[in-house]
Amino acid sequence: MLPRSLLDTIISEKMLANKGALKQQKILEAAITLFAEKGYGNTSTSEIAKSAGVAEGTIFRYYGTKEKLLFSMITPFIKKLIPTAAKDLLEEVNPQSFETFENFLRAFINNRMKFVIENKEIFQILVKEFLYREDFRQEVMNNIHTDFFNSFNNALSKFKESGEIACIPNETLMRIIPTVLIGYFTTRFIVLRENVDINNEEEVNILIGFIMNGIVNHRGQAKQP
Amino acid sequence: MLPRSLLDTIISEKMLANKGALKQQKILEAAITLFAEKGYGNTSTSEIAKSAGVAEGTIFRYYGTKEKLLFSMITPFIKKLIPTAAKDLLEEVNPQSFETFENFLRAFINNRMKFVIENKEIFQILVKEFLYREDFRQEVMNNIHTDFFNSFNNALSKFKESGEIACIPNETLMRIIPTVLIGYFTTRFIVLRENVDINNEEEVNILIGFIMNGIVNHRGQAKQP
Amino acid sequence: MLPRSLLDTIISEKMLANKGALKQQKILEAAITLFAEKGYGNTSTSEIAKSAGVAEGTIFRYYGTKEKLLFSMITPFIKKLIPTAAKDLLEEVNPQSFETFENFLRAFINNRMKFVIENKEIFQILVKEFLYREDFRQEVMNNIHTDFFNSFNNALSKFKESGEIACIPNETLMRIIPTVLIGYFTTRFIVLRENVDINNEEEVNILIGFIMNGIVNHRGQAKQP
Amino acid sequence: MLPRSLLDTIISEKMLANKGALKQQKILEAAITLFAEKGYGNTSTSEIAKSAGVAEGTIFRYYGTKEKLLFSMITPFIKKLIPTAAKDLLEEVNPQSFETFENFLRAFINNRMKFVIENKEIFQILVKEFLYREDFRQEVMNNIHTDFFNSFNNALSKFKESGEIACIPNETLMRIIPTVLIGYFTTRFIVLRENVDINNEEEVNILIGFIMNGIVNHRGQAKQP
DNA sequence: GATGAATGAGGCTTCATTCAT
DNA sequence: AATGAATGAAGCCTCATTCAT
Repeated sequence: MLPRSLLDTIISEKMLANKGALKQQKILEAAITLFAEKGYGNTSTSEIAKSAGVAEGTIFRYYGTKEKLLFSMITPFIKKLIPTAAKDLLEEVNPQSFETFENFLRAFINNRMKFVIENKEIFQILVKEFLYREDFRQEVMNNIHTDFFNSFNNALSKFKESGEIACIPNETLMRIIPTVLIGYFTTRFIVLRENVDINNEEEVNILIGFIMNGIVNHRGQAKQP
Repeated sequence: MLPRSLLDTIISEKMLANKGALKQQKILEAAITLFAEKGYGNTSTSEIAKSAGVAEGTIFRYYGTKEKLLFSMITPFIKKLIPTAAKDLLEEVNPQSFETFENFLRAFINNRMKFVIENKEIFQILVKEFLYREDFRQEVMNNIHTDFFNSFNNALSKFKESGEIACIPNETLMRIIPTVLIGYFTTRFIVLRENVDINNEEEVNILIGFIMNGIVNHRGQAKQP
Repeated sequence: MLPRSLLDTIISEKMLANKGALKQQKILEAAITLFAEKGYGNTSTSEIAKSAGVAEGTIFRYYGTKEKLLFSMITPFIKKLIPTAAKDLLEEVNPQSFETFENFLRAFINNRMKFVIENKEIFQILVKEFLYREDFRQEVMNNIHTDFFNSFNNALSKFKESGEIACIPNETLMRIIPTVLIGYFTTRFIVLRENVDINNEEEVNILIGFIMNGIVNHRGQAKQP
Repeated sequence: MLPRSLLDTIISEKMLANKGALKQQKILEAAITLFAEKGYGNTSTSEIAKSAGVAEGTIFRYYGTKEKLLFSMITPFIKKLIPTAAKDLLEEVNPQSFETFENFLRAFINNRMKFVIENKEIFQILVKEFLYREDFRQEVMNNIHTDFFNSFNNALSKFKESGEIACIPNETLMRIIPTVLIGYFTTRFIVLRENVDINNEEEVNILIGFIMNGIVNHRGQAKQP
């Protein structure tokens, strides 16, 4: 089955009966595109309306406020991005089912990267606004401190015991690993604006190699001249 | 000599022996605080004026434009942050004078972190606007592609030959290391808004350890039960 | 067909079957009156809004810019004033169809004076801004250098050959005659602010007599005592 | 003796004692140049101050108001332009001393044109502001209705009796002749911005020829083919 | 007398939001 | 349900004028 964009989910959740909710979807699509391209603050509701092919008033009929329109795409995204991750950790990417942390990490990154690529525009919006909005940060934090945290924590402990991971406090790892991942995604998708195809395997391997081994040469000595 | 905040420099450069230009400093301070807190786009000039205790017109007397006010803090910051870094690489933190890349990296990070901590708010502003402004990205890029790039490049090559660093293409390293550093600074100072004192040694060591060795346990096997 | 003020035309062109765009007309009327009275630069958009009984924002909804509002009345006026004149020279006031230059001139003046009187206020605005705005001068020049110029030129040559007009270079005539006409219109409608009805026949005859014969007594000698 | 610009007069009248009044002159000169070039409304007092090499406050010390600065150049100009003309009519250009109206008119035009050329910039300012300012128009009117009017009136009557001038009501002549003259000066010096040297004789002759004889061929018939 | 820093009223413009249709 | 005309608060900026030095 084809990967279904979060967009469909956002819409369909709100309107099972789905009467004339086509406009609502058009608005959301237009808003996502414009917010991602120009930023929330630099996009006017009239632009959104024009781009969506609806009247400006219609936006407010459905979303009440420009800000609520923003939240209507960000909140589901955050919920899917993180707690789904927690779920995935237990279902799709269950660390128990991996023999090495590296494999687990690879599965996890691939899983999440797929989601981010599928919803690249919303990810852009989130990152841009994240720095400005305490409420976004709260939303993210609220969604983290649950199963996800514990799952990840457990995985770390397990692989530390197995000797694969160095004796670095979980707390530190939990800060460094996400930082690297988010920094990586942000650099690629937002700063460098790369056109991402799915042919990332190489890139992901480098990233994972770095997280696992750093940059030190663990194999031997200097090159022989 | 005591570390002097960039703020003093920005101001004092403009007004050697300038009698009453106290207001200019008040404006700059207020603007930095507000921009860092709420973002450039969400801060009005009337707010800045009120917060600085001056008339709104006074802002424009000194800075001409709200945008020039922004640049008056960002441009010196970028110039100090990066090309000084290039200079530092050759003078203060010359890689030739370090026996290991790790030591060089430690010196470099400590040097830059000090500067960022001293100008934490301007760093916040830069990061926030960076995602929105092509001109900022250009400004940063323009200040990078000189000695700094080559210096860093040479350092990497040297330590790869010495066998300390793994055979990862310089290009990749040049992307991953800054990403990790910037991600780290950003997470600490902006997302987590830590109240940083300079007593970071521990934190820096962990960060460097991670960059060098990743998270893998290179010493031995699993903990003995 | 009744003479229709340019105002109606400007408006109606923009809104055939336009339900409620009454406000647009109100704005235009208010702006014309105020610009004519106080000049473009001394009239604020808030004044216009108040005078038109609309919110200030409504002006910008329709005209985008204060300057576009000005052009929305001036440009059609210039186009109607001059190239229509060129057309009139060939159609309504075709010099070929007049036996004397005097008759042609009379027809021409009557035709143009009617138009100016009907749009007295816009004429005032144009004259006032003409001295300040290179773009207005260009606009006028651009509309002149076509058929009109040639038509007028041909008429002059023809009547010079017929012996009616003195051997004054066309170039000189083309400068003096418009100068006199514009000076005359300006003096009457702007400096003296006469309340002009259309009953000008006498005045026009004097003006034409002056242009044709100057002030010299060509008939005979001094009055006999 | 060289013709003395009105500027000197304006200044010297105000400060016979002339202490430090150099600045006042500098201000006036700068203001005249700038007002003529860009218009009163588009010239800021700070520009004037900079161009005059004085502090902005100094302008207000001497002239109290930007508007008073404007009047300080316009009022003397009007007084010199018109009532002096009345005086000149009786002294320098006394119509009694001319045998023909044409000669009188030539002397009058040359006399006034010299004055206007000498004070071209103030003339520009006057014309531009004239259309905007009821007070300017009043000032002009107030200075006309005295000796000047009567002098000119008498001259016209005299030459009408002598048979040189046609039987056109004085009132009409008094309107048409100034209109032509002002229109002519304005067109040359402001609209066309000609660089006027004193070699105008030809031009003045054409103008006078036109005023006297119009454009009709009074000598003979059509050109013989 | 002279300065120029400081002011604040007022100008143009944008845009989220409302509401009659 | 949908529209889009209308609003008016708020933003950035200019500039004549004041006043302490």
